[in-house]
Amino acid sequence: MVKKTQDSGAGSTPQRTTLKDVARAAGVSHQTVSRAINNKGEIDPLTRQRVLDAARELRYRPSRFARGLVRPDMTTVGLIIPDVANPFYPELIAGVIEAANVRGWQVVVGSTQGDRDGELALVRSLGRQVDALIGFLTHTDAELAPHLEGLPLVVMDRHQSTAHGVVDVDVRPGLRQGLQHLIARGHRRIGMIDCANECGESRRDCFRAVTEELGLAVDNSWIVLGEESMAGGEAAFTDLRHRHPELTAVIGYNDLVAIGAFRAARRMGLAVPQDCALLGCDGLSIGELLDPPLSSVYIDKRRMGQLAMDQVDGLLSGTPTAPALLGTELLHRGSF
Amino acid sequence: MVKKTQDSGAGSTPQRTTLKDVARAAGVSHQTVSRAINNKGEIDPLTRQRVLDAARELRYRPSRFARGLVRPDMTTVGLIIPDVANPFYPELIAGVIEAANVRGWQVVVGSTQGDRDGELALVRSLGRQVDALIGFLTHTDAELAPHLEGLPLVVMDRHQSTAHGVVDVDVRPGLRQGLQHLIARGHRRIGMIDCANECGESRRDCFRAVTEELGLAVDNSWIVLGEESMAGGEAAFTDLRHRHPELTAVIGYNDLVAIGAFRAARRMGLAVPQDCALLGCDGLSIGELLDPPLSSVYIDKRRMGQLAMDQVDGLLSGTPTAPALLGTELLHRGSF
DNA sequence: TTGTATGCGTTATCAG
DNA sequence: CTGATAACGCATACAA
Repeated sequence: MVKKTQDSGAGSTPQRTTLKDVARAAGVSHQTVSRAINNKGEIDPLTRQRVLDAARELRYRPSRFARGLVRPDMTTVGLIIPDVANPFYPELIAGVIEAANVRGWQVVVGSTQGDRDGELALVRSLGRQVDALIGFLTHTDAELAPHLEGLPLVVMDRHQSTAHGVVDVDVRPGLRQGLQHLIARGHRRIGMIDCANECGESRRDCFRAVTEELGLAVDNSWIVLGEESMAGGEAAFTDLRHRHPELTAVIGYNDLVAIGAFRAARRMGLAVPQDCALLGCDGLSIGELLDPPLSSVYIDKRRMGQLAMDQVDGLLSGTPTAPALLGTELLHRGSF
Repeated sequence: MVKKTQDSGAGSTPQRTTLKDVARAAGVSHQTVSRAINNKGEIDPLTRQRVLDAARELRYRPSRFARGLVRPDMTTVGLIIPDVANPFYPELIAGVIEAANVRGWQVVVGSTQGDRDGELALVRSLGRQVDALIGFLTHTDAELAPHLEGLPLVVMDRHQSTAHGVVDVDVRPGLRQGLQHLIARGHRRIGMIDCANECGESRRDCFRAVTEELGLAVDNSWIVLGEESMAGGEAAFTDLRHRHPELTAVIGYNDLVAIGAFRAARRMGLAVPQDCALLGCDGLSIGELLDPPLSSVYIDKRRMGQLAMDQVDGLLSGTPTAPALLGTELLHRGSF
C-alpha cells in the first residue's frame, strides 16, 4: 500500500526507513511521528494511532545511532575473550558485567574463538562500537596500535604493556604454596604440562623459577608442551608419564589440562593422588566435580573482571589507575 | 589553553570533546582533524602530527554514534541471559556469536544475574542499543510489551509467545528415551527433582506426561522442588531419598541439579548407578567429569543459538521464520 | 594540502 | 495539538 517515493538518490542500497518515511506515509511531520513513537503526551490519540500503524506497516525502527547522538550516551565497554566456551571466562565475564552494572554501563562481549587473525579484526569492529576495550589478546602493543586508533584498552593476563591499562595475574604465590606442599609430602620428581602462550611471562618460567627457588632441579625433559584443552592435557600427561615413569606429581598449565591429565592418569590405572599428585591452575569450580576434586592455584576471576573495569574507569576519566596485579593462593582440594 | 567559547547553551554538562574542539586547538578545520584521525592520505604529515597531539592532549574520542550515523551501520543483536556463570549458557552464547559472525553482526551480552526486576530494566536499556533482542526471559509478553517499543524479540525456551520469535526446546523425546531405558532396566520407583519455572510448559509436566504414557504411576510425593543449582540438587535429593528410601532412579530438572543429586547420593553412600540411577537434562559437557559420567537429555545449545539468530534474521528482514522447536535425544553416558 | 557546505536520523525548542 | 527549525558529532563531496 505504502509507496517509497522520490529522492532515495542511489537506488541501490536498501535505504533504512526513517522517521520521515513514516511521517510521509501518515501525512504528518516527522516530529509528530517522534512524539507518537516515544509516547509523548502532547498528541491526539487518533493521529497517534495512525502514525503507529504507519510505522508498523513500514517496519520502522529508530536508529540507535541517531538517538545516541541526541540523548546522553551510555558508556559501553567491549570485552574480547579467546573462547566463550572455555570455563575460565564465564566467571570473569560475570565480574565485568557486575562492575559495569554498578556504573550503569554496558558490556559487549566478543569472542575470537581462537582465531588469532580474527583478533585484530574484532579489535577493529568492536572497537568502533565501544568507549573502551578489555581484552585477552595475543598480539603485541605494536601490532595492536594501528587498529586501536587511540581507543582505551585494558590488556588482561599474559600480556605485557606499558601503553595500556593492565590486569595481570601473578601465579607465583599460589604455585609456590603448591610446590612447597608437594615437597613437604616428599615429592621430588615433578613434571609440568605447559601450553603455548604468545605474550607475557610463561607459566613455564614461573614453574622454573619457583622450583629453583625451592631447590628442585628440573630439566627440560620434565616439561611437556600440550594443547590448551582437556584432550591436550591427556595427551601431554601420557607423553610425560611415558618419558618419566618415575614421576610422582604433575603441575598443569591450567585446570583444563590438569583435568585432562587426571583422566589420562585414571585411564592408565594410576590413583590420584597416591600414584600421582595433580595440581591445576585457575581454580575453576568444575575442578570440584572430579573425585578427588582438583587442587589448584586459585585465581579470583570475578575480581579480575572488576579490576579490569577499574582500569577502564581510570582510562576513561583521564586519571589512569596503576596496573593491577592479582595475587593467587593455593586452593587445597583433594588431588594431592 | 583551549577555551570552550560561545554557544554551549546549558553550560552545566561536561560537554564531550569534539572534532571541533580539537580543530580549534590545532588551529585547523574540523575536516582536517577528521582526516588526521582517520589516517586519510591527503594531509601534511606535519599538521597531521600536530592534530594528533592536540587530540591526545584533549583526550578526544570520536563519538561512535555520530560515526554510526554516517557510516553503514552494523547490525547488533542483544542477548539476555539469566546468569553467565551457569554452564548452560556459554555454549549457547558461542552459538549466537558464531551465527552473528557469519552475518557480520555483533552481539551484546547482558546478564540479569537472576534479578527478575532487573530483567525489565535490562530489556529497556539493552533494547535501545541494539537492533534486536534474544532473551531467556521470565516475564510474559504482556509485561514485556511496554518496554519493547516494537523492538524485535526472540524468546528462548520455557516461554510461550505468539507476538515474538521463538526458539523452544522439546525435552520429551530425550526424556522418553531415558525413561524407556530406565524401565527396560527394571526401574519403577523413579523420582524427579523439579525447579521453579515462570513460563512455558514445566519439565514436571513433561515428566508426568511421559511417565503416564509409559504406564508408570507417579504421584506427587515423587516430585520434589529444588533450587536451580548444585546445592539445590543436593538438598532436593536428600529430601527425596529420605521420603522414598525405596527409589532407584532420579531425573533431574537439569544437569546442575542432577550433579547435585549425584554428590548427595555419594555422600549418602549410594553407588551410581547401582543403588540409584541418575539422569540429567541439558547435556552439559561438565557432566563428563563425574565418575561415572552423567547421562542426560541432550540439548544442542550451539544450535539453539543459531536458531535464535535465524529468528532474528527473519524478524529483521520482515519475513518471520516459523517458531523453531529443537528436539532432544538421550545422551548415554554412565550414570544409568 | 586544506577549508566549506551538506546530510545522516533523532530529539528538543519554540513557534503556530 | 502540531509543525518548522535547530542542534548532536562526524564524514564526504566539492571548492579553493
